Amino acid sequence: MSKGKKLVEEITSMDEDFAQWYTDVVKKAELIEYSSIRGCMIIRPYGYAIWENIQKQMDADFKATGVENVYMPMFIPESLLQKEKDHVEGFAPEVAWVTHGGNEKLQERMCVRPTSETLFCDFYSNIIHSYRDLPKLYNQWCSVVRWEKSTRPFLRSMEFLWQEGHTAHATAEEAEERTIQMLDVYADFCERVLAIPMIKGQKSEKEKFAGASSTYTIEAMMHDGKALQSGTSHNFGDGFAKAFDIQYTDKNNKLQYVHQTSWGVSTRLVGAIIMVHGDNSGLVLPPRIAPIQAMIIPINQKKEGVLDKAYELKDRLSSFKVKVDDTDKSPGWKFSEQEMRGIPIRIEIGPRDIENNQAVIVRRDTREKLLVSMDEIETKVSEVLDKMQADMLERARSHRDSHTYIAKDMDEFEDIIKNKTGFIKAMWCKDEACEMEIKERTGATSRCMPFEQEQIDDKCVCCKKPAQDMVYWGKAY
RNA sequence: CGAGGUGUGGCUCAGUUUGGCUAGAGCGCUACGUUAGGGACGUAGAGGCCGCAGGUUCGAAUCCUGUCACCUCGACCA
Repeated sequence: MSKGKKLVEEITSMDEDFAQWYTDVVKKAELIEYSSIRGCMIIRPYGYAIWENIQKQMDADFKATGVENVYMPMFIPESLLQKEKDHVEGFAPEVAWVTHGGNEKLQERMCVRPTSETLFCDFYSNIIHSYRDLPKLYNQWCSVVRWEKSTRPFLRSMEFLWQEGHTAHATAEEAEERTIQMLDVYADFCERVLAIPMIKGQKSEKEKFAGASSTYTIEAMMHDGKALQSGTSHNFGDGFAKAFDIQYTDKNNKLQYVHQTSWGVSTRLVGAIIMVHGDNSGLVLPPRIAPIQAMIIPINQKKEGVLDKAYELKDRLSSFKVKVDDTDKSPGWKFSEQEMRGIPIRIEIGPRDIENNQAVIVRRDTREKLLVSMDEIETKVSEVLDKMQADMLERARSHRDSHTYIAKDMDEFEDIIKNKTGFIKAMWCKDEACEMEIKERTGATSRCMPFEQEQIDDKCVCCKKPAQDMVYWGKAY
């Protein structure tokens, strides 16, 4: 009986302390280890495998839209960073500077890239001459550095892994189309693969990216009701092109500026997976992203033939990512371990099963047990994984929807913030003063103006002047 | 970066208020044996310059100063 208790002691309950629960899961599932470098984490094999799966599948999505991968330098000379005014102002406070090469002081200091717009622009200004050179659809997978004040594994670290796509187009229309297209790629990926429903929308002027003419975002709700900006796509218009002089000759032999976009997602997505799907026993991974989809756990494995059966089963399931836990831990230990690491299903196989030509399949998310005949185990595993993937998305969606509220005035708004957790839908006049006031009074920020607008009211929730957009508000990570 | 909190074997902590024997416990780890359908048990063992650097003192895990890391809440961001 003390066994169940022990499990509870391992991970802090998420209802008791969500932040501590998150830290426990991240450590106990062996996703990361803290490093001796301030604000930087060591991504362990299991955590990195999740990122690799994201990379592999998302990279294919990018390439399907014509994107090619490149690699840019990790240093940016100060003069280059300075070229676009808003951009420097946004990033200067959080860049790391390299001032020396060996013992020699550098003529010009260089920062470690916090993002690579300036490098891509410099590059594009050299290689784009004609309308025939357009569009350029480049992406890079790399790490960037931002001198963050406070850090959390996957959610905010000083160095993080991401991808940044940078495109250049002949027209404003094309650039806008690409900006939205990539946002769709992200949202679709997150729903299909990560089982996380996203709200697509536009950021307010205040929240948009430094140097962008417009920023679009995908926002997800975590289990504690807080919002996580999970990916962004920016339309730069021709602002960077003018700052970096990226011009081409069009069909009429006229010089034109290009229109650019950039878009990125990061290892923060791993944090989203943890905080959307995890439970008090640990991580729960959607089957399509799990490095191990099924763990076969032999029962009484010392008994003649049991391990052989387990290995045999593994071979039969070779079309899935399957492992056998043949360590000499007790079965109970292995169950807990499999749950902690969020492995979607486990398959128990013991003497009793072997005798009856069956195995026990247990789903991680619902803990539902299924007695399955060996004759149909491949199809059953496949079915359970598909069902689990679909159910996880639906569960996340209904959690989000049931934690989304409507406010028509500030009393309602403040009441919701005080008594509930989640998103608030409210109308906005688009005046930054109201945005600031709401933040001041409630701590909630504008998450986005969703593409799917609803006419909740015709007056701004804050100032009562005519409303322009419905906005999702919430407390954010 | 502002306010608060915590740093003692791998983990969770006791000991710090009131300085004083060889720094403890549980879990984990290693070996052997017995076990096995929800974190098994026995026996034997290994493992700690008490976050780090200074200082006070005959004597510091304990007092003082500084510093670093982590956690919570703000400000900032993917």
